Amino acid sequence: MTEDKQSLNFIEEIIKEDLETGKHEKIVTRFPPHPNGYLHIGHAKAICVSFGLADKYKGITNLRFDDTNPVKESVEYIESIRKDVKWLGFDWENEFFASDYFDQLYKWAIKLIKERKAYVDDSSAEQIALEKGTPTKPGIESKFRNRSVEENLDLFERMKNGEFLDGERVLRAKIDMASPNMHFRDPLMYRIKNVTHHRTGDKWKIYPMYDWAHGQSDSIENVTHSLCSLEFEVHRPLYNWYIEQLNIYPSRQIEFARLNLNYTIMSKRKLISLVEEGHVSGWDDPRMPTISGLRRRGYTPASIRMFCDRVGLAKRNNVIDVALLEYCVREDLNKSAYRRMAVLDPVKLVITNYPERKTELLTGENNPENSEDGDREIPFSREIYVEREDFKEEPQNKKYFRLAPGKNVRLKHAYIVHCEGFKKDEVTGEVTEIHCTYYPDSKSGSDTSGVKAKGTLHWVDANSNAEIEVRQYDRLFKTEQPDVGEEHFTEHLNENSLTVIPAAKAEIALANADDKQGYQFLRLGYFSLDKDSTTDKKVFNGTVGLRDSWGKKNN
RNA sequence: UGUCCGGUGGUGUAAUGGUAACACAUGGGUUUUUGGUACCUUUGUUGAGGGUUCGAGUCCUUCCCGGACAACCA
Repeated sequence: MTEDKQSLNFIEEIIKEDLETGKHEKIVTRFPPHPNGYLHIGHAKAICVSFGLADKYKGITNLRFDDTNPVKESVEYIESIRKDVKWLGFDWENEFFASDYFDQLYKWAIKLIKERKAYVDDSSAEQIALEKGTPTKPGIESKFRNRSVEENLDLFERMKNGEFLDGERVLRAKIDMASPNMHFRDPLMYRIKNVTHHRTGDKWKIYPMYDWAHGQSDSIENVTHSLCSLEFEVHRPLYNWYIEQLNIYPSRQIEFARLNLNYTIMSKRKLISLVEEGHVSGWDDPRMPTISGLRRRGYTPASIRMFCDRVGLAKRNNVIDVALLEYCVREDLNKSAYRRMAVLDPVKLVITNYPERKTELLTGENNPENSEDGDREIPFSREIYVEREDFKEEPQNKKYFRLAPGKNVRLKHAYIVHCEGFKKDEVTGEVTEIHCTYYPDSKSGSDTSGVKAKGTLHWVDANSNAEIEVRQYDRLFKTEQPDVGEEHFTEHLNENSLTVIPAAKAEIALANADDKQGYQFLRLGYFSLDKDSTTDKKVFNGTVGLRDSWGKKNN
């Protein structure tokens, strides 16, 4: 009974049909990053789409670096891209570079020149822009448009050989200056850049433009479905035009809506400026929407893949609620994170009827969702720390279950305590110590006391613990769409996006925390070990808080 | 006053001429030694008009709204 036909998205429909009709035996997709920045969550969607579809339909995916503009590219970016794609859990069939095809592209350009479909233009960038017209006004033809084939060939070769300065000449396709599609108004194919390329060195002084390189690269690789974002929709006729003129393998470009997330930005240019202007500590700042930032924040590959799967695939512009991303990481981490206790804002609690010099080792499971993860030991003694927030002198709310004079609470994995009183600093009004008695027969797992406690608190032993630094993050921007509107996007930055807690108390087991393991600090949220940790002091990044159905209603 | 692409709850995505559904978010509840998890549950949706049809979110048409396109970027 596999009657449940799961609905396919529009690209899956196309692929399915192409496979069924025999148009393709096997699909080939590609992920073509421009190595001029770090990958972000928007790229993650593109990666999941191209790699994911190839996986689903038993095809292959190439990783192709679109390195046609050496001015903006760097090896650092190439390496980060490889790392991020792998980390997300994908593997490419081939690794290519657009620069692998520079020779072929050059030959094809000569072919077009000979067929009078391309020409060298000596006009300045300004002149060309001027003659291009506007979307509503046709352009006019360049005075260099009708040079002889011989002159074009000669000039083009000399362009290649470096006889001219940057910007002095370009090669253009000869199409239609009056076309309603701006990209048909004699698009540039090559421009001169006297710079060293990270892979081809000084071999080339001319570099192909995106439109002239991309479709041909797809075609050379026999890419069947070239999936890209909506903004390239207007490029598709040109993509097809080049392929038709060259009479080469007809790759098909299909566009889908890119991912947008609220409370953040996705523009590479703007992300670069956040890094360069020091608004964040780097590309991998845990507040960044970059893959490396999310990784450092404690997001798992599975959670990001789940997210990309759930946002869907369509052609309409969208803004995804970041709450969905947070949901996905909680969903994943809940199953795998080790539970630990840490107190971020400690206040001392003294159990007055507990023996002074005694320490017990209690047992707590690493993960209640998976008993195979085993247990860890937790020291417990007369003095412990609890969260300042978990004590109230005079609770107002009838449903308050935590510590207050006269109330019982369960200490997780330990005993039920009864609050007898507290000390406070008369000057500041700050509670300095909470006094409790415990019920000796209420020990976790063997409770025979019959005492009831509605609330359960996390705590840390005062004698034996690890001091840790905790970095808590909030959204980087205060507004849902920081790059929409009049103001500069940096004006929407949330100045409270980072809170450092230099000396939190953690249970001793966290002294041996592992950066490959996610942690849940009980009742607080998920945390992961940061690379800034030293052997003396561990640093933890707050990945995401626990869902909190109490805090929201009660401020 | 151009061309192209879109418009379904708050946010996304489905419904492929036949009862508008799913997830997140939101509100309520059950269970609980995490106010977590799990489970149950509430609210709320086809941009507007006209047409075709027994029947329209879906097809046709007019309009409205949103986005993309005028880098020697990709």
